[in-house]
Amino acid sequence: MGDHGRDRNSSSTLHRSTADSTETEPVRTRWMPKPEQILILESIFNSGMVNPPKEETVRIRKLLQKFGAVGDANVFYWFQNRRSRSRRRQRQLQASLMADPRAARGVTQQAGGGVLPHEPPTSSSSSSTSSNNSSFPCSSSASSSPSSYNFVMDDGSDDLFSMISSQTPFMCSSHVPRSHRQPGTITVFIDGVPSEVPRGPID
Amino acid sequence: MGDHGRDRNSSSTLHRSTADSTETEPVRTRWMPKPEQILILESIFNSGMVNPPKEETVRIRKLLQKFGAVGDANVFYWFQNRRSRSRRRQRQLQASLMADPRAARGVTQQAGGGVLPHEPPTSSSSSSTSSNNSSFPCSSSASSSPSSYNFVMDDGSDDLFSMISSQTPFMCSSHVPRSHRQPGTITVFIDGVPSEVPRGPID
DNA sequence: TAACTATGAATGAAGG
DNA sequence: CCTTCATTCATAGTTA
Repeated sequence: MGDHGRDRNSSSTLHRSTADSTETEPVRTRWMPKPEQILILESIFNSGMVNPPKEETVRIRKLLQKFGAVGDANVFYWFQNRRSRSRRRQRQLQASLMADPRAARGVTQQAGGGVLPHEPPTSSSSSSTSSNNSSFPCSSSASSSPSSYNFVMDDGSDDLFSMISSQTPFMCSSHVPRSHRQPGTITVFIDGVPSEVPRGPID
Repeated sequence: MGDHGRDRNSSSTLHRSTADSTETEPVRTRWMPKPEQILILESIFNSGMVNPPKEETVRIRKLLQKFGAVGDANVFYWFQNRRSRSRRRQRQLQASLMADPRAARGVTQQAGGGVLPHEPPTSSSSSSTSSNNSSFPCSSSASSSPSSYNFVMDDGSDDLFSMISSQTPFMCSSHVPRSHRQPGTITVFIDGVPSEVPRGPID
């Protein structure tokens, strides 16, 4: 990739360990989704759209872009990782419980993965055998159940967040960065829609 | 799919941590190509052979095998993924440029359109619709340059890492010095012995 | 300071 | 060829 973390005025959390002036390399800063972006992504994911098609990915990206630089690939990777990790956690948890119900904690995982703490309510609706096609009823001619994701936004439309609020009561605070789990979170309203954000810049 | 014999490669980089007591399972370790192998593969790919036929795949595999266990399927998959990714990157790159024409100054620009990894000069390959591939730009200068990379190793030897040590930052991008480029033949020097991978009469 | 965790990004392997 | 899953690498951020 090499360009998402475009540090223009994002400011949020862009502190290079060595803020040297000697820019010998591009220093690929990876995309750091902002709380609002994470909220949106989580909402979409928890809405059931765990594997958005390309079209939706672009739309989601455009939506997220209003809160910070982000690319299609970032969105794509986010969903990919989300799905993967959710499944893995589920599997690990099951394996742990099955292996030894007494010591269902502290699975001696080999290096690289680490132990998975807890499992967020992914609502594993795997069902089916094992080759679930995921991706829920892809839009298309859904004439009667717009309860899915119907965020209306255009290229320049500013009323985002029209989705999130019009559907789920905000999933279960899945896992937002620890920093944001503090009780001092502030809820800001964007276009009339509440969105939880951290206590602002750490001052 | 079953066109290529997917033989299960033995084990290349088996890193069994603590698995002695409970023999869990074979633990499918995926092939982890070594830098040298990647260099060879990249060289071949950049030489123009983006879709080697089975015969060549076998040859390449034998070549790579000098540096570690590898199967034909691995080579096959590698080329397939390589091609796919290259194409995707190219598409995204184009989309990005189209979406954000501002990207004419700094290399670190972009944020909207596409966001995908870097794309080495894949060049060539273009067109060919879908059946014809492996087309060489036979316009090679073909100047026998001094040894490009000399690997010091034998079938059972494990002391390698002599190549690339010259100056090439190897990997990260396709910076393979086009030296031994014979018209219609790819030559890779290993231990001073040139391994030619002629273009098989495919298509 | 180093070690660990969470997670973005990359890639091998398959499926279709 | 394209999409998707699984595993691995790399790194920002936190913790001891």
